[in-house]
Amino acid sequence: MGEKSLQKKRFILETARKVFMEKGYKSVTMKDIVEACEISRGGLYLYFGSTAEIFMEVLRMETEETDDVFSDSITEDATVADILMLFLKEQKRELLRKRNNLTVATYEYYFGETVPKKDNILKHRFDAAVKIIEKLLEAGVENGEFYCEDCHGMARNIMFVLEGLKISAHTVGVTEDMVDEELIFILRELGIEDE
Amino acid sequence: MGEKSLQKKRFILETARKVFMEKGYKSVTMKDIVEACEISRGGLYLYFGSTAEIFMEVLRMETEETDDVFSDSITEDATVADILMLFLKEQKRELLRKRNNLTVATYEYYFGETVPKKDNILKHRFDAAVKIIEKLLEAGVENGEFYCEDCHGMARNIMFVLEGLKISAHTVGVTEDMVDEELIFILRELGIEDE
Amino acid sequence: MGEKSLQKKRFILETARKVFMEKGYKSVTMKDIVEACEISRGGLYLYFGSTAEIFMEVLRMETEETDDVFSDSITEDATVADILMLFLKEQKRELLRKRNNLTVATYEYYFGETVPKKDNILKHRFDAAVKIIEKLLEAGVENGEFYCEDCHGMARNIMFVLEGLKISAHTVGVTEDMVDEELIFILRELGIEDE
Amino acid sequence: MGEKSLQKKRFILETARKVFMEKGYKSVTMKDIVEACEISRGGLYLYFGSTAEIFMEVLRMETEETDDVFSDSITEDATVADILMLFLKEQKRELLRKRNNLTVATYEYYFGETVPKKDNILKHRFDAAVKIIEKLLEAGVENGEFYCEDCHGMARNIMFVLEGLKISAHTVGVTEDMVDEELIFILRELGIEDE
DNA sequence: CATGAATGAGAGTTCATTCAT
DNA sequence: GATGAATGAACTCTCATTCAT
Repeated sequence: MGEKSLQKKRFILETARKVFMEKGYKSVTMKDIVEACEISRGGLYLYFGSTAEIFMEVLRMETEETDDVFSDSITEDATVADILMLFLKEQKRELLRKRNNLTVATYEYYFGETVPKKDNILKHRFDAAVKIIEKLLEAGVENGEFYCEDCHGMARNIMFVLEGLKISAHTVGVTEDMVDEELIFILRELGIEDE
Repeated sequence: MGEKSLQKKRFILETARKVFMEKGYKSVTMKDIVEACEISRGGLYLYFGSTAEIFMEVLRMETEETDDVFSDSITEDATVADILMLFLKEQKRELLRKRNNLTVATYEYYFGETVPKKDNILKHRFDAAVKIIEKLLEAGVENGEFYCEDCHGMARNIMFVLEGLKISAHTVGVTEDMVDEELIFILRELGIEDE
Repeated sequence: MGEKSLQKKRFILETARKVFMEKGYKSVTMKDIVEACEISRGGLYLYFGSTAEIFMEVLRMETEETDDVFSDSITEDATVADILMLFLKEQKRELLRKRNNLTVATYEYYFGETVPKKDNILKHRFDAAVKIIEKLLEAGVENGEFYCEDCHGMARNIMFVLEGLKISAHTVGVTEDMVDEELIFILRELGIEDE
Repeated sequence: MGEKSLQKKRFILETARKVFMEKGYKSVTMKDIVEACEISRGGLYLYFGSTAEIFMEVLRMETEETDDVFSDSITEDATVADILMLFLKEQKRELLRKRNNLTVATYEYYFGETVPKKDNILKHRFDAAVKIIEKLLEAGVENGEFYCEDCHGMARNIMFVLEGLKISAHTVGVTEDMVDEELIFILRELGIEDE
């Protein structure tokens, strides 16, 4: 595949991403993507064979970018608590953004496909996040910023709460206040009183 | 609609329930339900106009039954910690049951429909569960079984963790060990050491 | 068929008539009539086997009633011109009444069915009307109220114009002014200047 | 849509036209047209979304062609009476042609749809015809071929009579004799004795 | 007589996928 | 590579008609 083809592939993925954000995963048809991309029906099939294939690639793209953002915030010069707060605020922002959000599509995708554990990007993301938070907590405990008996347990707990908030945001609905209360609860357990 | 019709309606709902457990919500067609029920195409439309309508009713049925189970366990003669453990074990059992489980269908349904808050059965369930756990925690604190500063916050935290585990079970996958670790973490925060 | 059945039959016909006025002939289903009558599906089939059958009967009823109205106006004590004017005014009223009008249904019915000439109620009505007008014109000519060389031709001409206006009312639309102009044209040919 | 598509579109319209002539408008389904065209179900939807859309286009085609015929006969070298006779004979031919005739379909279409006056092709046709006849009559009066006091009224009268004959042809039925009698009556009013 | 549940045929419509150009 | 016309399968939904009660 030439340079030009690669460019087109990327264009399709970026356009499809918007479609998935708009309509979730299951409702999106090849036709939707063809129309959004303004290419021919046959043209799309030259690059991708199904919406599943497209979505998988979109998710891969997404993950690469997100990872970058993650490391960015960590390499910054700040106290451990600051970094944790930054991370939680970013999560909150994501949570409350109803549109422009691949959450629903991602869930719908994983509901349907039985993805082998190895290739499960979501799993990788989750585990990576737990690890980072754990490191953060340990660092915080070390320099006396936090109190935390079982940092690994706490890190996982935080991630599951965030996961719970994320899904709730798209089912029962969550307000900013609800998210704040939850985050404050977590921080208090770490011995941090929110500003 | 006579007695006989009511029976048939219930039969359809029960059959549809199995279909939703098998295939989720979005992929289920009226045809699927017709075939599962072994009735005629038009016959189904006599009772329900769409899969959305059917699913809503299935969920209502489900909720009524669940509520009963809930109250049953509470009226039993047991220590507060016992009841809490019972509840968490039930949740764990549900979590790990991949099949025979309406979770995925329910999520898929709520992703698509914008249900008014008042009619949001999921919301009712969640809020009810939080309230019950809160009461339980307060009772436990009162008689010295638990330690817990902010019972309301803790109750909500527990529910979000469970919600997070539930969705994770259908995306990244959770093992029994993972659930156990999480529950133990929670109990330890309440000052209970698991057996 | 007992007295009670006859009453029910008449009730169905009267209700069906309203339905036909509302929706024309072709779009009306047995279901529509069943629902309008608020009787059972099977019940309707005890009396009528199809919408065609029902419509035919409705038309028969209609014709009997109309005939009565016709003779009424003629037995009245009035000048010939008065009677003609009365007839034309009645026709105009009918023409402009968009709702409460079986015209469309009747046309639709006759378009589809190939009714044997003998049973063609519409044909009977038309011929009867021509004859009456002809008689009227002859009477008018006799006593010097009109001028008219070929009364039979004129009578037919009037009826075709009315027929043309009637169909136009439901296709291109006619205003009251248009009808008036047309009627005045006819009357002028008869040597009558409208008031 | 390329040249080839245009050709296919025309092919569909011409085929559909035959179907409409055969079965009227209301009874024609997309399936009927698909089968007549011997194309696939989805193929038809590529070009038209409903029978209404197809019929409208058929009517447009029809109108363009008819207009041409009209002007042709007028630009010919003939006396005014000749042209009028030609027009009436053409109308008569149309009237008596039971098959190969869009009349019924057109009426059925206009019964159902509420076409805005501006777009009402039938209205345009009618008004155009009235105007042409009027001009013809005026020309005939000018050179002494006819007698006619109110040319506009007479033109409209002629058109309504033709309209009346047309609808009657499909309801009560008209024979050639009946049409002839009617036309002779009209001509006699213009002071023309038919051959 | 009357009911209304049940059936199944049939119309509408949308898409994934192919293929000649 | 790219196009977009074409196909056919699959789904939704509505009714005429029957039949056990």
